[in-house]
Amino acid sequence: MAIATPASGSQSPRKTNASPHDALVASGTSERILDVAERLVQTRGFNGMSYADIATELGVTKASLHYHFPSKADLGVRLISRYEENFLRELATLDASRSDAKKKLRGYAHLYETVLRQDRMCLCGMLAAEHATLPSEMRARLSAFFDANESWLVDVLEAGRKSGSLSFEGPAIAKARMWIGSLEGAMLLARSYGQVARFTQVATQLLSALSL
Amino acid sequence: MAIATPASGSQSPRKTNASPHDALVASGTSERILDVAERLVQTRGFNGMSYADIATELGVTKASLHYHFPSKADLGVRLISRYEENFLRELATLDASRSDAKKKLRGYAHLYETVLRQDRMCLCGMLAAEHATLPSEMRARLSAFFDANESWLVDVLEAGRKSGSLSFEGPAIAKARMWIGSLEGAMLLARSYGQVARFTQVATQLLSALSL
DNA sequence: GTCTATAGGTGGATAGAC
DNA sequence: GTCTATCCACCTATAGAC
Repeated sequence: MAIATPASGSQSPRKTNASPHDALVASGTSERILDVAERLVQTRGFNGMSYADIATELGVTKASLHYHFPSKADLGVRLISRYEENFLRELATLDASRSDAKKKLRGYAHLYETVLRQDRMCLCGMLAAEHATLPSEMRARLSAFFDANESWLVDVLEAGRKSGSLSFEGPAIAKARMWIGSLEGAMLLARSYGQVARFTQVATQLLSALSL
Repeated sequence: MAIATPASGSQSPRKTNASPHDALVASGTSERILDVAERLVQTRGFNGMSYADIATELGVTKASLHYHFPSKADLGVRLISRYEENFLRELATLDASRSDAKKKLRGYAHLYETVLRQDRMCLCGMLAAEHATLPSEMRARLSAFFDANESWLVDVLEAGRKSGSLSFEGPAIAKARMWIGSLEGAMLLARSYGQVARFTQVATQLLSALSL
């Protein structure tokens, strides 16, 4: 349910992910670093967060962090990749539920809401704001994340319109972009007010705009 | 038309604004500093921009900047205040035009678009992302900006509904928040893709949702 | 009002011991 | 893998000459 939350997804030692210099040993430490870094970026931004912040929270030294993520750009790229993986996994779960389109969209908005309830901004929404200052490798990953969101939404919207469970005019991609932009923006504002309701109000309106 | 653009509003020497330590002499330098700082914050964020950046662009020293704005928080607060003043001035102009509600809303969206076309994010949208790292004086000003936007939109929306030129269900304040959130978010995404069309598509959809 | 000079802190990053 | 120690660039900010 939650997205890349320390308490949720993926921390116990596994051999699935390549981490320290692409060796096949994922120490678990890398994941803990990513967990903390992720939260810090979501709340303070990539520029508003430092190796020192992460190190202090984890009780290790900065040098240790550099062992796992030599440069901050490396860390940033892995943050986005992991976030996208987790997000796409959630979307796949929604697909597997075989709900109707409207329910899937509700679920989609709920993913954002879960992040917001942790007083966090969407990782990629935050990074989009800092876009101009990011290493180019991060920028590329960022677009990939939004492209993936867009294409998932397009599929759901078109299927919903075809089946008659959704009603809207114009190309699905326009609606998809409207959804992403509006949810990200609503999240941004809701968080700066500390009022989740400001987000849910927008999500509700987006949904009801697709009803007959 | 443009919002707080160096080329537009307000730079020639005047006695209206208090600037250096609230003396009654506005050197013009303060405004030039604000012009550069504003653009840098809009493109790189408050944390992504420094006194050194501004100084270099203006060909002065950092010490000179500190004379006009002793601390970065001072600079930030004045940036928001000026931005809000200029923005509200544009809204007043829209009001004075005595257009119908729909035209006013179109004008409202156009204000955002003008900023976006300069490859900038809305100053306050950018700062909203950095909210958690901002000095508290800046946070307060930030809310004031969005509150003012909200109340202007509420007035326009209610007048439009009463006159029959707009059609929507539910409280005007919900629609107002939807507008702000969606425009800010669409701007955020459009800018990170460098595609203004991503913004105008959303603005168009927001408008047509208010038609019969 | 603007400069030089500098203080004091923190940023990311590396070398080398353990 | 994690540590200590350190480098150097950059940050905000101030003192004091001009």
